[in-house]
Amino acid sequence: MRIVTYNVNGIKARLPRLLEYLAEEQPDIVCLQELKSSDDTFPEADIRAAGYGALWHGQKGFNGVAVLARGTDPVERQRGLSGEPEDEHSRYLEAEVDGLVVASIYLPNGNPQPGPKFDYKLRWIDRLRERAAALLAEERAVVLAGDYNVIPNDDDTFSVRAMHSDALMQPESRAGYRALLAQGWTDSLRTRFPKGGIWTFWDYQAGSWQRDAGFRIDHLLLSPIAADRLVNAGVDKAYRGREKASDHAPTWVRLR
DNA sequence: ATGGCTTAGTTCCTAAGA
Repeated sequence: MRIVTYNVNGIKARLPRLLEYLAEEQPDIVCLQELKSSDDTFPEADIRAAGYGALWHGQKGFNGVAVLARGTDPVERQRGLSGEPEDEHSRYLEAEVDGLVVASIYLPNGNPQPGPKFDYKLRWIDRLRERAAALLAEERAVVLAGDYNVIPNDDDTFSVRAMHSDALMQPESRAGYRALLAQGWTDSLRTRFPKGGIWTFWDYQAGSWQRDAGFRIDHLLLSPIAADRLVNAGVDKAYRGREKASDHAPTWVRLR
């Protein structure tokens, strides 16, 4: 089965691309981020017509995550992370599909840093790590899929120099991500491409796509039981080059 | 040192993204 994470950068603007992707690739599970849509404007009918059941956690204007499942309805397990009751950002949605636990994650960007947005990002990573530990304790097949807004290593970006002051690759951001992995999660793209040089995002600005100036921030983390089933992982890069594309490309893992 | 693009909402500008 193939599980995809795809930051669509606006589900309304991206609906034609998304439906195209579902029809052409027929992924089994798709975790979406940056819906930029409130709950009542999520295009449920179009997605159902494409053959997918859906759960979504929307928010007007920005954020918003969803889980799609081909031929079945994902069963909700949790929306949002505990630990900060006043936090109203829609950034976490966890579901069960065919015995697999999947979470769609949209980790805060954190720019500019230093500042309150960066502090929020670091606190959010800590809260995610708490939830991730509880999931590992269940000893099940789990996939944490999403836009982590963390460039894990220097070889995960086209330019360390261009990005050095960005929240995406600050030592604190990387330490939070590393601590998550250290719980026992497998970074599936890193396993498949240990030398780096694989991008999942290309900025709209400064001809980044044309120059292949990207970085890797969309990740699929596997619990040990899921990692035992890992067959392959990759990026559907061609979708970044289509008309009216998202600035992220669909990123996927195939499990037995 | 800055802006570049794109999307959405409070639209003919501003905020947010990364």
